[in-house]
Amino acid sequence: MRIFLVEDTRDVGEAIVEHFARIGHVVDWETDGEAAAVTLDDTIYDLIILDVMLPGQSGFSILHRLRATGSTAPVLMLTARSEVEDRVSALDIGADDYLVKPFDFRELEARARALLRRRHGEATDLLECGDICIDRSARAVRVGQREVHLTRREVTLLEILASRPGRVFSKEDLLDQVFGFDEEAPSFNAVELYIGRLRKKLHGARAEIVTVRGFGYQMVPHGPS
Amino acid sequence: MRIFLVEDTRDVGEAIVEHFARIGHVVDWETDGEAAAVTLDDTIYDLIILDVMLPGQSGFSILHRLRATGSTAPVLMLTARSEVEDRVSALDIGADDYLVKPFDFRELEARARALLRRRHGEATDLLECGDICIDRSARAVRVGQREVHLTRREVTLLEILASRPGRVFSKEDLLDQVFGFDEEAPSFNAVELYIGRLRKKLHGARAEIVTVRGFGYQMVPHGPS
DNA sequence: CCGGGAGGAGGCGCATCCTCATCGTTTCGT
DNA sequence: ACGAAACGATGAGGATGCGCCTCCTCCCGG
Repeated sequence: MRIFLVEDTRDVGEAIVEHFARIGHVVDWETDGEAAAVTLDDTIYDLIILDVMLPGQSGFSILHRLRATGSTAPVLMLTARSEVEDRVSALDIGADDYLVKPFDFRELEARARALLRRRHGEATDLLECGDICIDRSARAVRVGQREVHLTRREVTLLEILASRPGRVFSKEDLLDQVFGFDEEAPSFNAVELYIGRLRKKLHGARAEIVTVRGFGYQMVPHGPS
Repeated sequence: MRIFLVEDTRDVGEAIVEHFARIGHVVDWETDGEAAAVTLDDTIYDLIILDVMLPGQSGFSILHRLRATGSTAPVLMLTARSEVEDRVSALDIGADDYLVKPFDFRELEARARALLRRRHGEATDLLECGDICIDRSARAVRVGQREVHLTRREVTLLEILASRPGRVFSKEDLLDQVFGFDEEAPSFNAVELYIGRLRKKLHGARAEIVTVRGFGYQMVPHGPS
């Protein structure tokens, strides 16, 4: 992991660098606030450890600038002052944690671990078939770049078909999945109706709903032509 | 946001519940360690605040069990002991932060905010969508330069919607997040009502709440027009 | 005692759903 | 090869569920 340390006290800085190096991290160390801000403009780190009192620019100011540019990198502040107001404002500007000097090294290490561990990306659940793209969480469907408005049943049906392209679903399967079993299900004709609407709305896409006469329907993606 | 509090001291518990309720969060409060562990087995929270000293089961033990089941929910430990060893081991078991009693309420609130924020991958307390700007710590909302007065529930609802623009939230989702599960929740009608009020108050903003019939609501930012 | 927030009741209007009826198409039997 | 029957596509229109809005009540804090 890449760690960026901004700390003007020599002893403390050296100790931290050495400590993290020993457990396998890469630490870039900067002593000047101004220079640190510049480095942060174009380098991405997994963790930033920031002293508040600095020559050039305060830690608060660096943090502020960092967040203003949209960075979400975890930041751990080091502060000598222990007043509640300072600590609160550090957290509110966007620090993820802070530590009051003097601190125990084991504690710094533990907190750093907690922050590094916490990095996790968010999985998007997109379902794609040909150039049809279904965003399940937004209940939105796109064909290429074009947004297509689908109703609830339409999306549900498309979702089922697109989840297993090539697989043939009987009308009964589809009815069962779109409506519950218990419910008084509508006629097969309803399925045909929705298939029709979907075909119309998805016209021109690089995938289509193919009728398998006597069996049901299937999604078939294909190249442009 | 949904918060789970495990704390056996009556005064402290009541104070925390009330405090967070005032700023629009839902707090479920449990005094017994054993019971808390059971609740956590099948309920998901945005934040868990955990006292170390508890009847039934210690906070450490609850945390351990929680992490063993794969939960990544943010956990804030409350401890009377301030020895470094304890604090370090709390963090290593998987706590995200801790606070030593007695603590300042503003600090608890700030730390809780930081954890809740981080859970959603955001770095700042400012939440923006189109030209709507929500200051979570101040519970204030601006549209462009104009200050808009929103009630507690309104802010909470807007916060949820704006935190994931484009994502569709069902009325049930929204009810669950604004109120707890166990509480006697109001009807879906309430959600529609608040949506209506929000729309009125946010009129003219470069983002709007769109109805996705049959599914729920979503925030959609858009350019001026 | 008053003002504002919360939320229930119920009516209105429309998008969505589904049935019915009709028309086109494929697949057979002869 | 021809016609009939089964199957699927499509269009029209009625029913209704869903969402929105307008009162109105209750409750809490000042």
